[in-house]
Amino acid sequence: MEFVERTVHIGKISFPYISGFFSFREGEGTIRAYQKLNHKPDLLMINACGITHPANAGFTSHIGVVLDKPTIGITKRIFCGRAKMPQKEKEAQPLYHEGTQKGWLLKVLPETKPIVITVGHLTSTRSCLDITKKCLRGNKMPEPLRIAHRCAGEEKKKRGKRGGT
DNA sequence: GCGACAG
DNA sequence: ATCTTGTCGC
Repeated sequence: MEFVERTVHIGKISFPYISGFFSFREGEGTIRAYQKLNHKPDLLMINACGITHPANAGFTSHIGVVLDKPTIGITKRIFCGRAKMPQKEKEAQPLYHEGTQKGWLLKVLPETKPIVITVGHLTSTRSCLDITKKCLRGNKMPEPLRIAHRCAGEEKKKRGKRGGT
């Protein structure tokens, strides 16, 4: 895995942040940034939940359907579902929602809270965990999200106080 | 009724 | 997300 390309979309937000309705706020900007890519990825890793959602389709699932691409959702805390708390480093516990497993809680680092891995679109619980593990590079968050988050921060700094990430 | 609530 | 003191590891 190596960095290939990054694109940025700057625009006015047209919908407030409402838990459960993330797509309305972040959808357009995400799609536009995606459209600017010269090299389309095989899979998208997104900082939002997938099927562990009240409607069984969070932002990560939504983007996957719109772009017809596999997606994996990574969040810092559980939105929907329940799981045992993994204790040991690299330990993963299944995340259940409405009776079935829809993701994982992965203890990436020994002294930080586990990350939440949620199935997005065209991926399985198994592939979500495998792929996420392969994207770890010694930090809590998988490398694609770390880079994207840092990129957003730099862009924001460059342009002054505006928008969210 | 109260608290919690992806980013 | 944003704000923010002190602490810890590389």
